[in-house]
Amino acid sequence: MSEAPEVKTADSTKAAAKTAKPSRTDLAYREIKQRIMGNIFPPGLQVLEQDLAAQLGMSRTPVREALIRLEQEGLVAITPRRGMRVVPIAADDMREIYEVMTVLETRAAERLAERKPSRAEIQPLIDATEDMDRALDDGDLDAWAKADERFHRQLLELSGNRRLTTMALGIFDLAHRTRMVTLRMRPLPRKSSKDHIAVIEAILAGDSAKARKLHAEHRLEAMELLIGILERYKLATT
Amino acid sequence: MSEAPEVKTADSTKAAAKTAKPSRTDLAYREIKQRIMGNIFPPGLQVLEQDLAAQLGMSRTPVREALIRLEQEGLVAITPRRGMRVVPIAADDMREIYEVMTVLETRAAERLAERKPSRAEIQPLIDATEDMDRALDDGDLDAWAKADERFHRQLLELSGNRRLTTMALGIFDLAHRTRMVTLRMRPLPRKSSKDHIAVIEAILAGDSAKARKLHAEHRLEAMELLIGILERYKLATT
DNA sequence: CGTCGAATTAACGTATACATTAGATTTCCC
DNA sequence: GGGAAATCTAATGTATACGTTAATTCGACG
Repeated sequence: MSEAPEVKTADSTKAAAKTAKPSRTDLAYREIKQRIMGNIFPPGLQVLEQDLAAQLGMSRTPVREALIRLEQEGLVAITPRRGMRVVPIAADDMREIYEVMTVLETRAAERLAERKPSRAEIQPLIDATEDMDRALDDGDLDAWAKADERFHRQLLELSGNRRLTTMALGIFDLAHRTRMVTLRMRPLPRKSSKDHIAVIEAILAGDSAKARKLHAEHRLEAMELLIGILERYKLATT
Repeated sequence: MSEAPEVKTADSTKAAAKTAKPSRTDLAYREIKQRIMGNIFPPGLQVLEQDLAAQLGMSRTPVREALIRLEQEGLVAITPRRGMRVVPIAADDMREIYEVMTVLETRAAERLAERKPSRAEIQPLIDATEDMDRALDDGDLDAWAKADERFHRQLLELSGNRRLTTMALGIFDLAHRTRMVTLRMRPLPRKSSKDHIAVIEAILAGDSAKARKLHAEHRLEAMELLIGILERYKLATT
């Protein structure tokens, strides 16, 4: 039930404009996305544009524009007469999503290894991994999830290919809810940090083939675990 | 100069709704995209929302909504006071784009091989490849480009992962203009169809590792050729 | 009692209106 | 004549208005 309290969205677009006053469209985008990812708007929920506008204290226009963005990211579907609908993700969809995520992230790891980065450069990866262990020791699953996410996001950002990073982060967000929901239905993720360490070592060694292989396996395992839970508990719509 | 006369866009979204009357937003989206891909709106061109609306015979509202979609696809940038701008793509950007395209398409080939499809199933790939040869014999480069595109699109669609297909097609569109522009600046693409045949054979044999390797190499070569041209002719903005 | 159809309602798609504000222009001063 | 400030213009961002049309309700009929 309980989910990580704060949700960081990938925020691929200019919605993350620095200090310039954000437009209402941006505000709507961020707010709605946060509600979806934080499960305040659970999968399957339908909300009318007008209600949304009223809730956000603005007119329908910026709400619509935000919804178009969210629709393209795959988080909502706009259905003619019943407003936006938070898209439920079935096991099959999730498999597709994980597959794309895996292929992109794996390429990021490979690419990073090819670059033979300095230890300092990949320190964020090390930190995140250590935080994962610490969180597990503390029995704080939410903190673990956050640290794990941080590792994967950092890996992407270090890849050096912006387009790849943006796309992968977008997909990553789609899997967020499902990861959170299944977090407490799975055995303790002891192995994850070991996997991360192995990937980090391969990267440091500049062994791109190994980094690729290890990361692909890591993601594949995560996927199978997650899909297994979805199917077992028939969490058809997440 | 001359470009393939008809431009098929990936049309990832519901813009391609069957027979239902398309909304003005959809019409605007398609029309603008087509103009960009057909180079009627060349890279760097800026057009005001109002002008666009006037040109398309509709109000600004649907135009804006279409532009939001196009912005997210990476085809245009919306700049505060000067309307939409057709994004020019520098060599570095193109490298990133090709890399993502490669990784996604390669996974598609691998995936298809894993499925060990029947010959009938992959007949479209064979047909497209044969058309490429025929076009080359006829000296019809535009026809060649079309057949080549067909091969790559078909490959994605046969992959069986919709999400992957959609994303890859979206990226594919970004590279369209550049491919067309460089089409006549490069040596005759004799090797392409041979590469395709090799990939097809690996797929038929169910040798996914080989299919992956071959396809990755094929795309990598194409990228290097294309990037080379971009840099040599300083086609900074395409 | 159930089914089909007309009237009603309401949500959207689109157009229009309007305030805001970035750029451009002009004017004024040195 | 040159530069800076004030003014003006115009394009956007957002709100509002409105016609269309799908869903729903109600009623007539079988």
